[in-house]
Amino acid sequence: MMASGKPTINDVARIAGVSKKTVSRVINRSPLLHVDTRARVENVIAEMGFVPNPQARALALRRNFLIGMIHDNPNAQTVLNVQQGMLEGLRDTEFELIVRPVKRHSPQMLDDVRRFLERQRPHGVLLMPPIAENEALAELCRDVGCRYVRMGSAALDAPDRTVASNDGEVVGLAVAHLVEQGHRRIAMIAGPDGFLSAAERRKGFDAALAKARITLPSDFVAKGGYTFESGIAAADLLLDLDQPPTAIFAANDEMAAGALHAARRRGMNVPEDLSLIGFDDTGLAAHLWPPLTTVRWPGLMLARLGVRKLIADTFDESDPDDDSWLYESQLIHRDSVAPPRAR
Amino acid sequence: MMASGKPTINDVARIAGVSKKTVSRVINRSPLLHVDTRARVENVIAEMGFVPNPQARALALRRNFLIGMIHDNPNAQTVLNVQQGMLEGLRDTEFELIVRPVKRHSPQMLDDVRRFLERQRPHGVLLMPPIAENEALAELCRDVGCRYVRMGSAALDAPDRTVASNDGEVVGLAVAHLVEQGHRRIAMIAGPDGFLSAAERRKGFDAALAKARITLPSDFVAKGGYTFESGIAAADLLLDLDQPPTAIFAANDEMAAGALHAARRRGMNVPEDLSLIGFDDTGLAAHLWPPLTTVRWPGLMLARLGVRKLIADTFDESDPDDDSWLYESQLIHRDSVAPPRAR
DNA sequence: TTGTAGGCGTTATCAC
DNA sequence: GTGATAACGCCTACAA
Repeated sequence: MMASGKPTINDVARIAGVSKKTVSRVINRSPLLHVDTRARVENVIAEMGFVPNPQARALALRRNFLIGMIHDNPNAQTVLNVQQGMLEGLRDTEFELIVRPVKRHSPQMLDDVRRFLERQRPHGVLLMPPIAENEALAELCRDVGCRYVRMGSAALDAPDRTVASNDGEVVGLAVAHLVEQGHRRIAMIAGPDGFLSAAERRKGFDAALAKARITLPSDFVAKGGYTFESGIAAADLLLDLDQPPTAIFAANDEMAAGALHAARRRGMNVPEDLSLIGFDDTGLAAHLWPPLTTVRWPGLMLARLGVRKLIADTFDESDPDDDSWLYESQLIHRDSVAPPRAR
Repeated sequence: MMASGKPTINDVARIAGVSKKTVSRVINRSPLLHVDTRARVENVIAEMGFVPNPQARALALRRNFLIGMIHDNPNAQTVLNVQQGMLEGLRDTEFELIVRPVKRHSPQMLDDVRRFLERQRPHGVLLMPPIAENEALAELCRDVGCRYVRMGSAALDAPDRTVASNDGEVVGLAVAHLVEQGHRRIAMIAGPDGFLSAAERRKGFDAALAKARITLPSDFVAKGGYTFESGIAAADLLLDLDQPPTAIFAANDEMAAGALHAARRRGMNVPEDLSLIGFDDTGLAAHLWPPLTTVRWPGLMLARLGVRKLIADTFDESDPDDDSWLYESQLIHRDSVAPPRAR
């Protein structure tokens, strides 16, 4: 009767003179349908402005039209960047974004996520780094039958469940840039243990030094925790060395900002007294003084690709990008790198 | 039979030896229920690990267990801050957070939101500034029968639909701080027209100067667009004056960062040559050099309070904070303010 | 205080 | 190809 409220599938069926099921078939693009019937029903749908009720579909299908974002990333800019990419990928679809932060170290983390997945039954979830590296979490998703895609700094899973960047290679480019500028004493502020991104960036760093035939004492790599404060501490360590570095590569921008802070605090100028390269390019980098040369992590593009994979089965034609999973990070040149001061 | 899958309300009813409706009453905390019955049913629920299916409830109640965040705020840090506050307010409830960015200037913005609200039927939405100031949007929410709370820099609506900060007053404190340090030539980089936050901060600035009996030429207020770049431009304008200011208050941190950038570019040191105060304290401020003295906007607290208001009716006891709607911004002292250089 | 019948709007089953 | 009929799991009448 639709006297009040939106038209339902029943209204459409009645007016089009067909059964509910036929309307349902039109909505769901069933292939076995007479073209005329389809056209007629589609007309009625358009005329009435009928929109299927997501709640009813969710109940019947036992699956919601929601895409979840599961993350434990401490960097706000990174998180929002990914979120924006997801929203772009979801634009003009029937899907909505639902955000679910988790506590990486909580013993109930897996239980929390399981409850979330079983209750909300999202259509799929995107796992952000670093929690994406958690095998148990991926297994849980498979277990409850929830689609997932993992984001990482290298492939973590099957291609249709992976989107990744090539961190190692690009760090190589960054180091090569420093070498070209004449730096030999190049230090690194590494990320924390147990993070794939940290390991990949470290590997790229080591490989690049080896390629440039540079051998440095082991204390030229200081470990940080991906935080501003840990960047200060690590940089202090490095700059206190008898033979301090002339350039520092930090495994993320927060730590690079910390290094900048540490340098200024002891009266050093960047890039005159110390060159600096960060990683992420999450907004902070461009707003520091001097603007930070850094590697741009393609989180937005990765996220967009990731959600497209998650909802690929709802499209008629498969996306040409379906089997690709890699986006290149790239070196962004700003003003924190210069040749080392002649001594 | 629940052989597979989770137990349903039917299973609980059968095992507890009551009707579905009685179980439903227990779930929904109906007051007219025998204590014994309730206890018995609650035991069975606990034993079976029964959790009501949100999709079914959504269909029956015509309302989802989702809290929406509607925003068009350009500042990533601010957005994430609010998001975190919302998640804290939602923690351990049955509600989930759903994110909905909108395009402020798009002519279809209202249609987009209407479609979103009518389709997803969220339990309620939090409107972030600046879109929260849009009267048509609030009216739309009322129209489709969706709860909402507006965040602002001053009260925008009825108390149960408002959470706000006292920007004006705190800006007064910030200016007073500069005056105490001996500054007389105090400029402002104001926010863009049409933003309540910009207007409030500007009012606070003017009032504070008046109170200190300081009269300044009108070009001591430069208008910015809340962006880093606009901060640079505005600061350049101010610093090019014949009698440039010795201190600048910027209506947000992004513009303050831009001002810092502009100052450094012309070889000025902060705070020695120029004192600087920002507004927001969204992470950027503490990581700049020098760490920025700024006003902390209590977005996280406001958001937390906001969602509690949205879901207040699902609790037994009303929150004691129910009728409060104000959180105080506060001045955070860091290192970007010093007495003016003697001339 | 509790139970029965029916509905929320969609999809699945299985005939025709 | 198409259409009755029964789920999906919960809630709101209304009755008892």
